[in-house]
Amino acid sequence: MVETDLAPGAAGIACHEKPVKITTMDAQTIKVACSNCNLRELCMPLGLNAEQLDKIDEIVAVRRKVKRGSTLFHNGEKFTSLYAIRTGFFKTCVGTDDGRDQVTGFQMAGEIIGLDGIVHDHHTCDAVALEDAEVCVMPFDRIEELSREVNALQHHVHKIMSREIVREHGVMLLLGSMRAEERLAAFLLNLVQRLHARGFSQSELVLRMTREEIGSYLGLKLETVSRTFSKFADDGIVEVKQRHVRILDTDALRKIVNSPACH
Amino acid sequence: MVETDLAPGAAGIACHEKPVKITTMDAQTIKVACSNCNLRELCMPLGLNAEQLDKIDEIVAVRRKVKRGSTLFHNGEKFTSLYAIRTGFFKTCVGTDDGRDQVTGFQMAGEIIGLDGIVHDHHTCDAVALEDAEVCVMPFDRIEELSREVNALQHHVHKIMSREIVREHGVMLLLGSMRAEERLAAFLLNLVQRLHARGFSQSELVLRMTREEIGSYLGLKLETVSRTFSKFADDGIVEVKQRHVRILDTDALRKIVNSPACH
DNA sequence: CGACACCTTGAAGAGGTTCAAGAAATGTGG
DNA sequence: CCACATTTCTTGAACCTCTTCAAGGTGTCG
Repeated sequence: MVETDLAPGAAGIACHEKPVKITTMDAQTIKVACSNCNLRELCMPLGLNAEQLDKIDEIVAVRRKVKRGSTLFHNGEKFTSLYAIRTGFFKTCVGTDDGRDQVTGFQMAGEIIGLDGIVHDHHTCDAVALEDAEVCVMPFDRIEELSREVNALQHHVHKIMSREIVREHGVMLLLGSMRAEERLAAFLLNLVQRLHARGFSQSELVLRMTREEIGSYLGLKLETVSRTFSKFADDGIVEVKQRHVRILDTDALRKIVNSPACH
Repeated sequence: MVETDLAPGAAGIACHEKPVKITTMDAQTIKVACSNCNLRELCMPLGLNAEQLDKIDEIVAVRRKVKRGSTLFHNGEKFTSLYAIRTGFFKTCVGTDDGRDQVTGFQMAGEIIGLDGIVHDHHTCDAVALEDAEVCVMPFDRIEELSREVNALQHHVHKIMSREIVREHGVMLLLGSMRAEERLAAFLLNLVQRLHARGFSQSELVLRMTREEIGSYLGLKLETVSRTFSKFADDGIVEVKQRHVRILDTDALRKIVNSPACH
């Protein structure tokens, strides 16, 4: 609902396997090679020949580890690269002058972050790791260079950006017209759906973010998020134990999202 | 605040002058040529040489007129082209199964619509003309083809998409964390700012949309929009006569947007 | 000029927020 | 490994903003 399905070969661009340790480099950044990454199907265009794959291999400059709680990039920082998430979980958020901030998305393995930086050559949001993470660093000038040669890559980049635009349309719909229960139901359905596409359970998940972060994303206060979780639990729709959530009745969640605003 | 400044040469791609009438074609679609369009500075990459300009000239297949109230494209329709608005005013909106819909943006001359269609090769929203309009039709495969040859065009396309992503971040912030007065103030400031960049007044504007459409965009009911306009008028911040709005105190509007949630 | 769409305003009501307190989990340092 | 500090989560009660429902006014177009 909120975010589109993860079509195969759709989420990212390139993710690299076979790490090659280079002792003289910063321990945070490790040079890598890529073409047999286990996330490849998640994040590369399909149907490439060997030569094209080799070229795309060259996109990823390095991998970088990001500790839980620290930022991959932050508002105002010079834009140089897009990042493909290999492992871990991120949030992105924008802030106002007066201290408010708004979580604009949660990103997981195989997804791409950093697109916001292209327009002004500087990032306009923060990307914060919600758990220890590792990303593939893809210098954007390399991406542009290569996508002039490999048509499939060019189109893939366009699709990634378009997908993000469509995802945000969904969030606007959620924020603009749904009530608390609908928002949380849509949020949960979206999360399990994306996790399921990565081989995790359809019904069980561990939230990587706090109630406050969920609230920020959904335009609600953390107390409302907590209360809504409790209501879902009372209704037998989910089991909630802190950040562990088990969905008992997926259809009930779907009905909540699609209910024609009954009141 | 909500939408970024209109950097010169940033909004669109190509807009064509010198219409060439072709009598055998649909009256709605007119073949055109382009390079001296008066909107060029708004919507083309800068610093191109003559040869490159000629190439970009070839992007625009036709112009198309869209009558007030009719759609340029609609949800589910096959995606083929991006559209540069030459004249007129559009809204884009997404809908749910259960009949709700959400205005995701208002677009004016020099801006590009249709980016949502790239991911799934079909549009996922409606684009409706709020007044008689004319757009330049730019087949997307031509854009991809040419942007492989003209680096500036390639980067320009990326910037347009990134700009849209950043704009939507702003809307999410608005919907997720602002109260009614803040939302309307931000909306008005954004509109005049964009109109001003097109040579219109900084303080006077004619709303092309209804209260209900404003409300949908801002996540408010039309009554709330109306009441908030009245409150601004009472406070001497604006003069409102139906769709004619005169801003008397821009700073007051700015303060409302940036007020640290005082209550 | 009448029909229709759009806008304004009032009053009552609901959903979500705010404030507050306490419980549960997590992390830290001894 | 345990005790303590800190963060996170839950729940209650009062309050407030925005919505809902309703009526009447204004503008526009055939």
